[in-house]
Amino acid sequence: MSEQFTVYLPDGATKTVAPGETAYAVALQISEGLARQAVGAKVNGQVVDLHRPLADGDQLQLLTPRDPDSLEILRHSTAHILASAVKRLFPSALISIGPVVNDGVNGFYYDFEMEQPFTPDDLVAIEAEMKRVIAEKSSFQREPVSRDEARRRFEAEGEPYKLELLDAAEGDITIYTHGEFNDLCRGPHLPDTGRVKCFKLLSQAGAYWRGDSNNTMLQRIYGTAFFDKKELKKHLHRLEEAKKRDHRRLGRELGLFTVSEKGDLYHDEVEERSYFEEIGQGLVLWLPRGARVRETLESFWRRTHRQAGYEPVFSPHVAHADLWRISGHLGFYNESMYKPIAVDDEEYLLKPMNCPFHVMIYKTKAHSYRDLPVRLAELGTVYRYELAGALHGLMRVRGFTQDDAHIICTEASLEDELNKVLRLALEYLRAFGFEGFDIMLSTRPEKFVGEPSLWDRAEEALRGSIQATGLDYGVDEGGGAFYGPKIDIKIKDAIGRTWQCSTIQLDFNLPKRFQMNYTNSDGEKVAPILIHRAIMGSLERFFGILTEHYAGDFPAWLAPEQARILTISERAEAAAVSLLAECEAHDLRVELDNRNESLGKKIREARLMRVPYLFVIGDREVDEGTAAVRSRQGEQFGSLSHEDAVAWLAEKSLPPSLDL
RNA sequence: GCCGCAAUAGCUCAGUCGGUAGAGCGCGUCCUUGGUAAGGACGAGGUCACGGGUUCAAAUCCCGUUUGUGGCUCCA
Repeated sequence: MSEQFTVYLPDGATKTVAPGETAYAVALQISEGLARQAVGAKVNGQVVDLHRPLADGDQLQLLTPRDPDSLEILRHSTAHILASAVKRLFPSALISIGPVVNDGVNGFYYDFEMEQPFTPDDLVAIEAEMKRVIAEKSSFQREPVSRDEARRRFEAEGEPYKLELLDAAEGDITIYTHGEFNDLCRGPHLPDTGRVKCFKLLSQAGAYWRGDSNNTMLQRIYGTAFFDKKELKKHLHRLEEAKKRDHRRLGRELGLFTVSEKGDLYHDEVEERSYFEEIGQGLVLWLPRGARVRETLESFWRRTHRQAGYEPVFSPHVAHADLWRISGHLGFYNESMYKPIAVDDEEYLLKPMNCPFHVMIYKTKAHSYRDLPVRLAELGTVYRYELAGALHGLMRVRGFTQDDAHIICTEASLEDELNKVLRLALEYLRAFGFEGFDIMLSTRPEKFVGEPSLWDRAEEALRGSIQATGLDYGVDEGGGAFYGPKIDIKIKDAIGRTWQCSTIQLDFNLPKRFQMNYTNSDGEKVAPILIHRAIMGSLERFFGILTEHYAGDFPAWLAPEQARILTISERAEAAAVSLLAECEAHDLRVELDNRNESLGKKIREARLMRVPYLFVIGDREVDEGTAAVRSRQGEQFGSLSHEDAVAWLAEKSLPPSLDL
């Protein structure tokens, strides 16, 4: 009674296997090479081990290193190998959890409870031990067990974290074993440890058990793994590249900004304390060259927003505590606000957001449905008490400027407004060369304010506006804020990292709290809909992202210095000075290097400062009344008369125009 | 805020076993007047983050503080 199973391959082919046979057997049937290569299988859409028995009628896809799912299997298995190596070298280490991560790191980590944190030397030793585990080629054994059995085993091994995970685990319990190492794990894994060819441990850091700061601090090791040595190399190179692009480094080298520079001043013996010459954590100083970029960004922003029908406004940095009481910030945002400032007998607070001010601007007069929508825009500097450990260059600061705007509209015009906002946001971002977008729609959470029917209509309007762009999007069900649904846009930079910048949020709460209204066509006063939106998010952060995106090579329209005039000898000075004056008269950001240095040195320095264009003037050019034009990359544009050079640079420096 | 790591000249960094500091770049002066990524010489510049302790002696060892940094957390 040897009955046979039929399984279906992705190309529609069928294979016949005996009961109990595995995906591996099917791979062998197809070719030995495939069997050698296969790392796992997808059965009826679910990723499983290569050695999982098949059932009749299964849809089978063999996973080779080329499949994206394979990488996850590889990395997860490498995490297990890491854990087993750590247990060998540090028997007292307690294992906890070791998942694959795709966010930024592109690898995996494993958390351990350790008596001592790992040192860099430990990482080297662990890597060496991992190589031994790999050389052993132990097979990964999957073992379905009962909860009691699993409990008994991890109790015997003295692994409290595993017991805790067991309690939290849903569904069937499986244990994966390779060599002497057992781990509670859903799998799947590689056939054996020998399949891991190239991996690297990257870093070590503390991390709380289950991400809760009330729990024990565990020691986390990050690593990554690839099937192909070249891929690993490329990845490490990318990490290096990212380091080279680090905006903190470029910010210093290019003289763009500085964050909370500290200098020691003196120690006061009487007061018994030291005074530090510093601004304060997370506060940014824009240096002249960075400020020029910011100015350009700001005027670009103003121009596009006027064009898009926004009214620029300004609001103060502080406001009476009552305003924040009415807005509700004192209740739900208190932890992120700077402590109050005493003014007479009253309390004032530094603004963490601009919304209450824009609401107050709206409320300075009565509105009719005829004059909606009102679009108020402001580059508003806000202050938020971010945790000290979270601060990072310009990416996470405590004082930053939002490109904030609030649109107050009727429900009838909501969809139209959302379409416009989204279109503006995408056009604006594309102007900087951002092409990839991750769009996420977040819907009603469990705790919310407002009418469910309004939420539904609003979510539909948001969805409709995304669909109008033709771009893909994800939905974070229940991920909206309590006051309204939202759209977030993440941009992909030049090396593929994603950054969340733009957000479009509906607010059903503030209009109610501030009793905002307008008169509708029936003469009734009704509440408008409030849309919060930001495109760059924070100017500081956006500037940091741009710096890394361009790797410091700002396009000419943004560059702090669009061209530099280089003299070859003193004889060129007069001509250079006159060209400089002509450039400045045309509002071009141009500087003159007439130092007593060689041309080679001047070019080198101009390139290091990433000046897009160089105008070289020597005897020849003086005679001709020209300048020799080249780019920072070395492209030659020939000799242009001063007039032509200015016009040429002006054209190269034109800001992008948006199709709104 | 929590855990690890770090702090030496404006910048990047060296400094062995504890014996009061070095390099390159930058900066200043002078020479050189040059042709597309570094011309040469000389010089100035540091309470080794801050405070305390151990020691005959501390940049170095210990403790605390500050700041930075890698994570965690948070991110209306």
